[in-house]
Amino acid sequence: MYIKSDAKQLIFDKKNNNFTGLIEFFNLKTNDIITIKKIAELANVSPGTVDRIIHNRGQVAQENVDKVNAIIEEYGYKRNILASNLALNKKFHIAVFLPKYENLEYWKSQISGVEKAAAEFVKFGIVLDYFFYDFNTESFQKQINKVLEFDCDGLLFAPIFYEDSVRFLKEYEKKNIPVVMIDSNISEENKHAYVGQNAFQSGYLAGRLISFAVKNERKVLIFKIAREIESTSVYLQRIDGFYSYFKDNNDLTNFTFSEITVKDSGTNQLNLDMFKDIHSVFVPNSRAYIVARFLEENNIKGVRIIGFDLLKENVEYLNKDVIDFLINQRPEEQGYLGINYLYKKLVLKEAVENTHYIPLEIILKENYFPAGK
Amino acid sequence: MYIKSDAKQLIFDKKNNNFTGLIEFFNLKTNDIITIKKIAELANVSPGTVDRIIHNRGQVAQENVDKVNAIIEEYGYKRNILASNLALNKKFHIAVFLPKYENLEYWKSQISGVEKAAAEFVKFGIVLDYFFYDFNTESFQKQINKVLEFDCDGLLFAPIFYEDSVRFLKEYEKKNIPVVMIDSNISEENKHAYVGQNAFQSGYLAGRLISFAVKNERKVLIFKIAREIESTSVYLQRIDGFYSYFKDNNDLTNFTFSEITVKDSGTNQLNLDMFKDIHSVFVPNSRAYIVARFLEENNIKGVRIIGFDLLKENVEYLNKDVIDFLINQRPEEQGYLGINYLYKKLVLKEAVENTHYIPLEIILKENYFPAGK
DNA sequence: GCAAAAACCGTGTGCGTACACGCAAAAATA
DNA sequence: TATTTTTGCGTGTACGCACACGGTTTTTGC
Repeated sequence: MYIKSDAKQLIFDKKNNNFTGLIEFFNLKTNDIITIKKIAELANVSPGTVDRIIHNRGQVAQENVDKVNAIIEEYGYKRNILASNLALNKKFHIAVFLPKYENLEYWKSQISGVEKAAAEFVKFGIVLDYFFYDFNTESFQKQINKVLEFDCDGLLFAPIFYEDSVRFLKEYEKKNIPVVMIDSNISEENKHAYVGQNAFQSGYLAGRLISFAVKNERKVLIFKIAREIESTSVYLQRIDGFYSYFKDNNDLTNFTFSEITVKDSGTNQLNLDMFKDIHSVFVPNSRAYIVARFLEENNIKGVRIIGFDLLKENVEYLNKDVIDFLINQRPEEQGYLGINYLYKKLVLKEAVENTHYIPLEIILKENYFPAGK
Repeated sequence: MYIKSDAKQLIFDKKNNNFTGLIEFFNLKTNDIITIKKIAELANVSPGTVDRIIHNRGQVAQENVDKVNAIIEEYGYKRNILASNLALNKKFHIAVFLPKYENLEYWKSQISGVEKAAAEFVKFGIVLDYFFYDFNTESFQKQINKVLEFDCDGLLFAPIFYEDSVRFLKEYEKKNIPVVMIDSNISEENKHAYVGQNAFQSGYLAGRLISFAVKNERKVLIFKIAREIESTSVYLQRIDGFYSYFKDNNDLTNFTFSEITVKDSGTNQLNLDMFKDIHSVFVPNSRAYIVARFLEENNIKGVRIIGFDLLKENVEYLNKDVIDFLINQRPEEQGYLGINYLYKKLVLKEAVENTHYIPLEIILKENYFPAGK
């Protein structure tokens, strides 16, 4: 692409949908946009016929089909989204299948991103239908059936419970409706869309940050604070990635690792022995604040903590210098982009990249800015 | 906001443009969307009158104005963007006033974000008109006049040269056309829109990262590699923020600071004396790779380097562990969001937040992913 | 009190697409 | 050949909005 200055315009290539060259701007003033009506003229058929061809609605002679398609190809016809949707006058229903978010800050953010997108796209006919499930498999399974029954044009889905989700997805595929997953990805060979982080890599990064932060103090604790069932693969992939970092850097023997698992119910499950000689703690989910709180309450200092997600409590300890790093998953962006994907797919009928990895954002006290950033 | 599960919908509050509650989904099927025609009926006037009132085109009795406005308020009328733009059939011209980007990776990314947005919004009538300037004030001033003469609906602008930019902006304000600045912000009291980082804070963060990375090795070099004229305030703000970090943490005396300024023309301006006893180097612009290259060529190891921007050369040394941290400004996102702002303003006629700070993204080898991330 | 000017307002058409409807010609059946 | 069925295709209208045009009413000046 070559560039000259002054009031010029990059040429927009209608066929390939991008910019290729540069022309004087007034050349574009001439409205050379090709419409159905013009195609009809060129092909000596009526607009109705062109319409039928475009929508594969049949009832048109092959001769005309070929003629019109040739013209469409040649002139690079793109249907006018505005007029199209105006005429369609149709609502696109998206089923949103997520954990019930009361008291779950992370999922609250996801929803708020979803709603932001919804508010932005109502004008294009996007309508959301929510299906929430509690954090247990019974609730999840119950909702699965409702989602399967529900008639819609797209699905946004957080596959928290692995096995059930895989089964559900297999069943849902029969519908042949676009599906986006957020938070964690269980799609085989990229069959469905995904918006979220690369969990393995986020653990890997955590490993790097730990090894960076501690110099000659090399006792690392991996602290797993889980709910009843935390079968999410995210969790395991992060730990996997974490170890992999040290393996790749031939540091597995220079560091000492230990793992502890407790149930998520306050700090009363923790005790001082757990942290004896420990120099740094890796919490592979969003509950780093529990460790932080315990260490603070017991006045233990100098332990590096690294965790995930900008929950209020996590941020509190980040600001107090108790937690050193948080890796942000940008839940709001995930929710937004999930809906945005379906909008592009359904309304704009555009081709969209299937996988969108959210950057691994490292947050320290110094680059944490609430809300507006 | 309360939530129940199953096929429900969050209620969309048309007046305030967000979600407030939850209703059964089929309730929404009833098309209760208020249109100009319906308003006309309710007010006992013709659609034309309503139209005139909405567009403040005058020629309508005050009585009717009030009546119609009341109805608009009551029913929360929102004009249909699709129909509106379809009928308008207008092109929105945006002047894009940026440095010539040949051989400037950072600005190339900015443009590519701009073009991505342009490709996305052509269908809504967005058209870009480029004005490029070379990296000297003469070229800039020459282009200023062309931009001032040029008739358009919005301006995207990178104010590289501070004084000239301030003057230009003052002049441009007379046009009363929305302006977005990217990269650096010279807008007084938030008068114009801005997309970019908080430069001060990015320097502050760099300070933290340095103090984090070096333990008892506390000689810090601030390495300024500048072009002929590098009067950008960004540059100075970063250095300011950098020192501020140490000041705020009472570390100004624990660390030793030195500053060196060289012209940007390869490593031949550097010499070994510059790095004597130095433990870490802060490069407050995108040319950290010059320091990295010099240190590598001279086989000097163990010096921490922190810089800005994911230029190919920077990334190369990041991957070689010569550069430790890069703070990413996400130029592509800046360009995209700049145009996106004007799209929302011009096409959607929405109220948009004036300042959008790009997050201070810390990039290590382990969380650098080219392109798709 | 009348003409001219000004203020007010409704109608109609177009934007580009989608689709129902129905007519005509061709093909199939009697 | 007459009749039905199928296939092909054109017409017309709607989607919601913008705006030109021209008509009607009110105001102003003399």
